[in-house]
Order: sequence, then C-alpha cells, then structure tokens
Amino acid sequence: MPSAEVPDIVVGRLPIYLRALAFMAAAGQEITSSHELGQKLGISSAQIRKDLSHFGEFGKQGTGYRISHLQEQIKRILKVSQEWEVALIGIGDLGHAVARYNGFKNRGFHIALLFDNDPAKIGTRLGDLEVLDAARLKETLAERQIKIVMIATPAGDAQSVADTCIEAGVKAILNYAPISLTAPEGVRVQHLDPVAYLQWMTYYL
Amino acid sequence: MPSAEVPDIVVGRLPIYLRALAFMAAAGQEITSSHELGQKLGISSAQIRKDLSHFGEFGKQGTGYRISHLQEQIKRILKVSQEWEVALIGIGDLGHAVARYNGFKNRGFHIALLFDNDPAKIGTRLGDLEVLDAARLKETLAERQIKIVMIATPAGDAQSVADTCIEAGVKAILNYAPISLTAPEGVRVQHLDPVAYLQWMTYYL
DNA sequence: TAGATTGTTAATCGATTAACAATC
DNA sequence: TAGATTGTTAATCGATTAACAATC
Repeated sequence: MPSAEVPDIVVGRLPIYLRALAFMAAAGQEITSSHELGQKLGISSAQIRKDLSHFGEFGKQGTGYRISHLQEQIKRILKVSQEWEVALIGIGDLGHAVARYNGFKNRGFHIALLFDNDPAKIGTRLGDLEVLDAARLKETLAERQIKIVMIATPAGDAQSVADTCIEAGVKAILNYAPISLTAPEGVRVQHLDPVAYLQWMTYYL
Repeated sequence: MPSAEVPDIVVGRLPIYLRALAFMAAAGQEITSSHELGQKLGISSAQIRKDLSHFGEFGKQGTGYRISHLQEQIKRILKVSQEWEVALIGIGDLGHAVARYNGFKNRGFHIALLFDNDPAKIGTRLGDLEVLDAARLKETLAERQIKIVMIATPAGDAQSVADTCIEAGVKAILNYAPISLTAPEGVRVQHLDPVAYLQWMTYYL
C-alpha cells in the first residue's frame, strides 16, 4: 500500500538496494528474494519487504523478485529512470576525478556543465565538455534549469557557490568540499566526507 | 555515565559534531551549547546532550561546552587523537585526487602508502610518496601493520584487493570503487557512493 | 542572585522484527 | 500438491524528545 509519508531512512536504503540489484544483474542473475538481498547487505529480509511495501508490491509469493522489474520500479520511485543533468563546480584534482568518474552512467545522472573561476581553466576541455566561467554560474544554471549540482571547490568558496546555485533554483547539492554547508528549507545538501567515515570506523578498532 | 554499548548511530554522529566544532573553532569561537550545535546541524539539543552522555560529561551547566575541550574528548573517543597510517590502493584519477585531498590533515589520518598494479605508475612519485607495486600489497601492509585502507581501483579489482588487505590484517576499508564489497565479521567496510546520495536527493525533487 | 544550560529520567515516537495468512 | 516467499499485522525493540532538578 503506497503511502505519502515514507520515512527518510527507508528512502535512503533504496539506492543501496539498487546497487546490489545492479551487481546481481551484471552477474546474469534474474531472480532474487528478500532473504538473499538481505544477506548480501546485512539487513533482515523482513526489513527489505517492509521497505518495499511502502511503495507497492513488486514480488511474487513463492518466487521472489524479478531483478530487472525491481530495478525499474525502484528507479521510478527515486526518479532516476531518466537522466538528470548535473553541474560540477570546481575543476581541481577532485573535480577532475569526479568528472571522469564512470559511476554516474546508467544510474540516473550525467554531468552536463563544468564551472571554475580560474582563467587558466576556463575554456579548456575535459572529455567533451568545456569548462565554463563561474562568473556566469547563476545565469547558466537558471537557463538550463539545473536542479542538482556537485561542489568540488576549495572549502573557502563552497558556501558562496552553494548560495549562488540556490538562487539559480538548484534543489540538491552534493558537497565534496571539507566544510559544512547551510541551506534553506527545501534545498537538500549531502556532504561527502570520507574522513567522517574513517573516524566512524576507527571507533571500533 | 559511559557505557559499553553505544548505539552505532550515535557513534556515527560524533564525526559530524567534530566537523561542526572544527568549523566553529576555525572562526575563533571558544564556547558553544547543545542548542547552538543542534541548530547548525538540524538536530535537537536533547539529542546532542544524550549522545555525549554515553561517553561522559563534557559541559558545564549554565555555560555550555568549551569547544577545544569537546574536540579533544570526541577525538579521544573516536581514537583519532593520534594519526593513523592509511594505505591508498589504485592511483588513477580518483586515487590522485584522494592522495592530494587536504581534508585528512589534522583529522586523524595520513596517507602513508600508495599502491598500483600498473608498471607505468609503479615507482613514480606523488607528493612525497612513491607508488608501490600492488603485487607486494599483502606483505607491505602486514609489515607496516596498516589497519585502514582506501580502495580506489576499478570496480573489477576492488573485491580481490579488499580480500588481500583483509588477509594482511586490515580492519577498516573505505571503498571508492562503484561496487559493493563483502567482508568477514570484524572488518568494517564503508562505501563512498556519490550516486547513492544523488539518488536519495532526487526522490524529494 | 537570576539566568542559562547541562546531564538524566521518563514518556513518546518510530523503526525493526517475528510471525503468518495468502498464494505463486 | 508441497515448498517457498511475499506482503502485512502486531509485538518488540530502540531511539528521540520533553521536561526538570542540579548547578555553574
């Protein structure tokens, strides 16, 4: 029974399920069960079934889930059936790596715009994209109606870049800069902080 | 009252607190309160006090928390008061960016070893480190008693690299490769998957 | 002192799990 | 059919919040 009020934490697990399903599909597997999926992810089978039940019925009693079908459905739920155009701001080492990262392909995103404020970088090409002048960030994002950006600038620039993006109508920010960003209601920010994960793990060492 | 059984989710918030405290400290601030910290992070003040109470008493009634002291205490709890030596395996675009990332400094980690299996890369230098031959990964990690590695290899190599690291005694793996890794009990794996975050955010668009 | 904020208790809220009828 | 697995309900478990005495 689909509901309007799906817990945040449930939505957050859907990309994990999607990743595991893609892995199985790549190995040629066609069917899986909540039990198998749960074992792979260290999650109970009941939780997987419960999570999915927030959105509908995707399996078959006695059989399990058809992987390709479940992938399609979860992609639809997450709105990544079609590809989103994403802008990347800050083309330093990290930005380069992000721009060349092949993990976006077929997962709902493609990098459509690159920005930097360094005259030495503006106008250069990276893959089949030209690095644009960050001075025109706001106008360009608004024109192209970009809703999602990734920020890979130095820490000191990240907040003002974020502010500009938000003014241009951006609603989701993935922040690679080592700094906490603040954003108004209605704009989602995720911080990709490798050190936070490392620190978490060292607690248990 | 410190307890032996601190919930995982509480430990996971400590690095976030630490990051916010570092930000305040960098701005010259000396004192904060659970209320202020909570507002910055979108967390209730009660939760912050409750979280900290698992480990001890770090504040002063009527005043709040001395930032430098709280930082020290949380670092001690997370075992990042001293720096851990970390190995980085896979020196492609992403590995380069990780190696040059300045966010590790002063947060409990430093990259001590670089590995790749490409003869063209082995022996070259990156900063003040030489890229070592991944063929000797296991021996070298064991000799140096490395407990933490970051994997930035292509997806196809990541699991076997992880297995080798685990055989060498590694207990914590930060995985940048776009693939789910499996590891035995006692080894912690964190997957740094930017696309999972993007997919989570698009749900709300 | 008066005001503020901690650490902690108890109450509330929400998420996870166990169990099972339905059914493929 | 017999076996397996779903989707869902109810019970359990755990985390968050509200409230407040203690006290700086």
